[in-house]
Amino acid sequence: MSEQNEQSRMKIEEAKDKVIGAIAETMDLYGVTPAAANLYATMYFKEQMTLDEMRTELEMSKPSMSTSVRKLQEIEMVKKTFTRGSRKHTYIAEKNFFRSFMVFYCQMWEREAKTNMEAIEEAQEDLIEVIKDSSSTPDIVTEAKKYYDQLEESKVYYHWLEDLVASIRSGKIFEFLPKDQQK
Amino acid sequence: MSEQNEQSRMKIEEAKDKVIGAIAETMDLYGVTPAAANLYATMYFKEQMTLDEMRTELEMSKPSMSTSVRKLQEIEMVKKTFTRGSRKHTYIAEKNFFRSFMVFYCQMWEREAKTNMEAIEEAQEDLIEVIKDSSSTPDIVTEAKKYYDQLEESKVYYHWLEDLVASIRSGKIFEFLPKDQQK
DNA sequence: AAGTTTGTTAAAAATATATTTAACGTTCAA
DNA sequence: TTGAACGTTAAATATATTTTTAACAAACTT
Repeated sequence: MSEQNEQSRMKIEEAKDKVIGAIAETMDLYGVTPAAANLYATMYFKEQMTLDEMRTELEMSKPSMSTSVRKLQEIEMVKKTFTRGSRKHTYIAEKNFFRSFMVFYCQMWEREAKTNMEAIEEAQEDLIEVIKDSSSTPDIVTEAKKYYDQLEESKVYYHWLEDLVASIRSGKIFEFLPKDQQK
Repeated sequence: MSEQNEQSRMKIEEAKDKVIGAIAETMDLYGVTPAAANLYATMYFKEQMTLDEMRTELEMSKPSMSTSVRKLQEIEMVKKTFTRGSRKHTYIAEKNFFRSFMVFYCQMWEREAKTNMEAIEEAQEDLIEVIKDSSSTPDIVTEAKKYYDQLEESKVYYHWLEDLVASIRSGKIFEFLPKDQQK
C-alpha cells in the first residue's frame, strides 16, 4: 500500500518534470540561462522557495541560484516575499503567464523602439545636412533622400510597436483578443 | 569641391552606420549571432549582395557569411534572388519590418505553444491516472488535482498565444492596431 | 563581542558558441 | 578534361558565457 503511494508520488513528479522540461526549454530560447530557466520552471510548481531549497532541488551552487533569481526578478518572473520568522529570503514565481508575457515583451519592444528611433533621428539629421548642402552633387542628394525616406518609412513600424506595447500594458488588447475564447 | 563631396559621402556612411549599429544591437538580443545581425543591418541599406560583397563589406570570412545568410534565410529576413549573368548567388534583405516581426514571433510563439501544450497534455494524463487510482491517499489525490488545475488554467494562455499568432498571420490585428496611426 | 547564518562578489574553471582556416565538392568555362 | 570560381562542410581556434569555488560582508544569536 505504501508502495502504491510511492508510485503515485513518482507519477506526479514525472508529470511535473515533463512540464518543467518544456518550460525550461522555451525559456532557454528567450535568452535566459539554463540555470534560471530550470529554476523558474521548478518554482512554477512551488508555493515559495528559499535559496537553499533551490540549491538542494536543482543540485547547483548557491551563487548560481542567487544570480539566477536576480535575473528572474529583473524580468519580473519571480518576486521576493516576506516570511516572518525566517532570516532566509523567500521567493515566489509569477504563475500568470499573461503577466510574464507582458513584462518580458513590453520591456523588449519598448527598448527596441527607443534605441532604433533614436538612431534613426540622428541619422536623419545627418542626411538632411547632406541634402541641404549646396555643394553636394545631385546623385549624392538623391542617395541621401533615398535613405531618408527608407528610415521615415520604418518609423511606422516602431510606432506600431509602441502602440502594441501600450495596448498590452493597458489590457485593451484583450478586448480584441479575449483571454478565454471558447475552443 | 570633390573634397566637399567626400565629406557628404562620409556623412551618409555615418548616418547609415548609426542605424546599422542600432539594428544589429537589437537583433543580438533576439538570439541572432553578431555576424548575422551586422550582416542583416548592412543589407538593409543595399539593393542586393553576394557572399563576396558581404565578406568585403564586413571584413569577415566567407563561411561566416555563408552560415549567417542561411540563418537569416531561416527566419525569412533574407531571400535569395536570381541574377542573370552572374554565377554568384545574390541575396536581398527583407525591408518590411512588419513581415519580419510576423515571421519571427509567430514561428517562436507557435513552437512554444505546441511544445508546452504537448507536455501539458501528457502530464495531465499522468495526473488523471493518479487521481483515478483507488490506492492513492486523499492528500496525494488533492495534490494531483491541484497541479491538474494549474496546468488546465495555463492552457488559456497558450490558446491566447495561438489566437495572437493567427491574428497576426491573417493581418486582422491591423484592424485593431492600424499600422499608420497619425501621431 | 565571538561565532553563525545568509547572501553576494570576485576569480577561476568549465562549457558553449562563434568565427576562421583549410579541405572538399560542384559547376561552369575554356 | 583541366582549371578556376563559388559555396559549403569539418576541424581548429578564438571568444564569450555560464557555473563553481573561494573569499567576503552584513546581520543576527547567544
